[in-house]
Amino acid sequence: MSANVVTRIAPSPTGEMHIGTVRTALVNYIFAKQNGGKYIVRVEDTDKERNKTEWVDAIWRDFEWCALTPDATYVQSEHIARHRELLLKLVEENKAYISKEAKKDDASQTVEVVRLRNAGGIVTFTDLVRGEVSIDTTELGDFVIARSIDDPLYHFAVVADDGDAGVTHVIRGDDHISNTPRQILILEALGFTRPAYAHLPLILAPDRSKLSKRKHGASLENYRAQGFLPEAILNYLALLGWNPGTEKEMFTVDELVSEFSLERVHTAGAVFDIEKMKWFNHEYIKLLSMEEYGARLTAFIESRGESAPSYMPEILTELRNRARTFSEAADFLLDGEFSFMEETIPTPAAELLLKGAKAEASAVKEHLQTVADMLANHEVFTADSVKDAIFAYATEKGRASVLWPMRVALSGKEKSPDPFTLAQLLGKERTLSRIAAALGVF
RNA sequence: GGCCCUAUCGUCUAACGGUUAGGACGCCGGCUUUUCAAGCCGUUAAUCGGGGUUCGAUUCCCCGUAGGGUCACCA
Repeated sequence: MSANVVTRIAPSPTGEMHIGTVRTALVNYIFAKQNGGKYIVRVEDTDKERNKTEWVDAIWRDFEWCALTPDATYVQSEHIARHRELLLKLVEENKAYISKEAKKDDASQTVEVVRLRNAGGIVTFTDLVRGEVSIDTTELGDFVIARSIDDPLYHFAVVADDGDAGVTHVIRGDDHISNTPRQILILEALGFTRPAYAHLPLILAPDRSKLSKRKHGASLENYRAQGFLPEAILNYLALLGWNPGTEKEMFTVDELVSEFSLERVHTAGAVFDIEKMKWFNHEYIKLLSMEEYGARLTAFIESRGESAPSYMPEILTELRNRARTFSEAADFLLDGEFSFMEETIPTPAAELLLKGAKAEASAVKEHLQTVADMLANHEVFTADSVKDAIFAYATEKGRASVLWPMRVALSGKEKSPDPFTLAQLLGKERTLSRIAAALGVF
């Protein structure tokens, strides 16, 4: 493959970034890197009505967040003079013409739109993922390419900018496949070299319709807010419509650069499954060091305008095991799942202490007393050492009848980590005082 | 509706025309420190239908069916 490959992703700044845009960007990025080429981010802001500068900023921020760093960036509206020049050239060459007609949404006004002369006929192009595609352009007629000589429409701007930027590979979503012939028509009129095309299968909602930001919350921002790691998102996205042909599923972007191939990309759409993305996220979270995990979780919680409880560092391992996303972790923390870490807890009711113990109150009381006695002489409070101290006794008396009340006494809760972990987390003093308090309810 | 595209477990997917149709997520079940989670182990589960071609079709062809995309003075 030639070394002058140029790819691009061209989002429009009309709202949060669609997850499908991220996938397309990823593939463009990978393809450029594979060929030692250049990957461009171009903001398509020709629709003055819908664009907002805040969304332009969001585009830069989003790509930075997921480390899809462009080799070049620009904003399409900066090219307006060039677009005008090219439009004029087409008109001069009689390949396009200015047409005075009634405004489409307001028949009382007339406008001068620019239409491309289209002879019609079949346009055939080779798609890197689906092979040869032929589409009849006859019924397109002389389609509009600009609202006015100063106001180009999407199709024209795309072709002009791709041509000027030397884009060699147009990799985009399947929904553009029927746009391709008309862009080829414009491109030929302009005399640009035709790029290679690759149309990626769409990402679908569970009902197999096009995944939508509004209906399905399918924006990158939304997944970030749910506490997904960019590595996990990218890895999951790469596997939608592509697989390596092996059973490998975990891929860094660098690994994708060496293993991804457009030839293995599917033609059928793929349903987006957030459960599987959560699984990926958990895998990536488990790869983080505890320091890194703690730092990122703290940042996440603060980004929500809340603050992490002081005991968070002590329960990081538990949190990391339990929560697949930062959002889940934050919920555990903030909803009191780990409230047993507070300095004091309400003494659990006798009913709860007995609930899972499958034993009489008198027996439970005796077991708690014995555990307290054993632990009173125990110095090293790690989960393992506490287990060693108690386990033989628990096994002898019935684990449920010893371990359940112990766990409830320490946590005050029906659900919690196991009693040995609790003892370690709480330390000797609090462990003993909580057992003593529980003993008091009988 | 026209044009285009697609069709393997619920989902993502594997399978030179010959496999007990494989894996992953989820579900369900079991195990562990008889709670919850995590972890480990295991089970369930699929070639849309009908015709061809072939000794043999998930795989090739045709027709249905179903789904999707697109038909802007949006991008």
